[in-house]
Amino acid sequence: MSQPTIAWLAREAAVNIETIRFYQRKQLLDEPPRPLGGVRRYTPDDVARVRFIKSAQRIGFTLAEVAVLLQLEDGAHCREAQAIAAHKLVDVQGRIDELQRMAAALQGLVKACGSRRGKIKCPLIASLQGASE
Amino acid sequence: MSQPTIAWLAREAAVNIETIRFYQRKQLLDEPPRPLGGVRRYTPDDVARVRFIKSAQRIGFTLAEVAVLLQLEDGAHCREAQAIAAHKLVDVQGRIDELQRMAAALQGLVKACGSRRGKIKCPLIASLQGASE
DNA sequence: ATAAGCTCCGTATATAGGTACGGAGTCAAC
DNA sequence: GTTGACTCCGTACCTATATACGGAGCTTAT
Repeated sequence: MSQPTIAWLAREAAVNIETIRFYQRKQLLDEPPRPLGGVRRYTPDDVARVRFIKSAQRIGFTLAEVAVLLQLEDGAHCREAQAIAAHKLVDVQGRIDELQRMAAALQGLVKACGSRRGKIKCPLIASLQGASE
Repeated sequence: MSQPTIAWLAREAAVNIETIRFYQRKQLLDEPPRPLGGVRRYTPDDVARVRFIKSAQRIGFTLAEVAVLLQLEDGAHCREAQAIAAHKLVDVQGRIDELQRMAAALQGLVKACGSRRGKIKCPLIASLQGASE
């Protein structure tokens, strides 16, 4: 594992070192204790956590939303956890719906392009219509 | 339709007026011609377009990516259109996968919470693991 | 034809999410 | 035990995505 320092964590999670420190300031990531005038050491769990943050961002969650998700990961009281999870579930399912409609539209375009030439339009906008009403 | 001015468009699409002007500067939205010292008029298509931009952002696309999607909507030559669409399709399917795994994890949590008390953890991080490798 | 309330447009400011920098302290290999 | 690379930390800076402001020009109801 070649010295699990901050540089190692950044490399493993494929982010900038400064990003790690930024997430620590934002409380998305713990700062491991600093052994008496020494240097902080990280674990594979930290790697997974940073990767999770990045993945969650890619699918449209803000860092504030990621913080909520991480609360669930870290363990919360059942009452609140269930409420948060149920709420997020609706949200996530809404996103899946929109993406699926977009995928269908893109598929239609790819197919149509195979049997046509010249210019072509893709009804992408229509694919998401009504989604947020 | 009560005077389709910029304020109307903003209201219909549920964004700030300045956001409309911002999208115009970014070329995501056309500026309708200004009839000789008059005021620009918009259409329901503009409303749909702005709503689409907002939806696409919510599911994780940046404005630069949205610009590419809008190119497809606006019509492009088949060769490029197909390439872009095929590429975006892979991307979109990846996002759907991640969201589906997250949904499954959240569902698990909601269920577990129904039959337990005290603190509980949700393996959310694990749900997305391996997604980006 | 005038006042109230728009639009237009250039510029300034705000917020989220990073990224860079620099000096002081730490580690490890020689 | 010194040197070169790295950590720590505070602060400054950067890009993307808006949002606000203000003066000049339209529009509309009176």
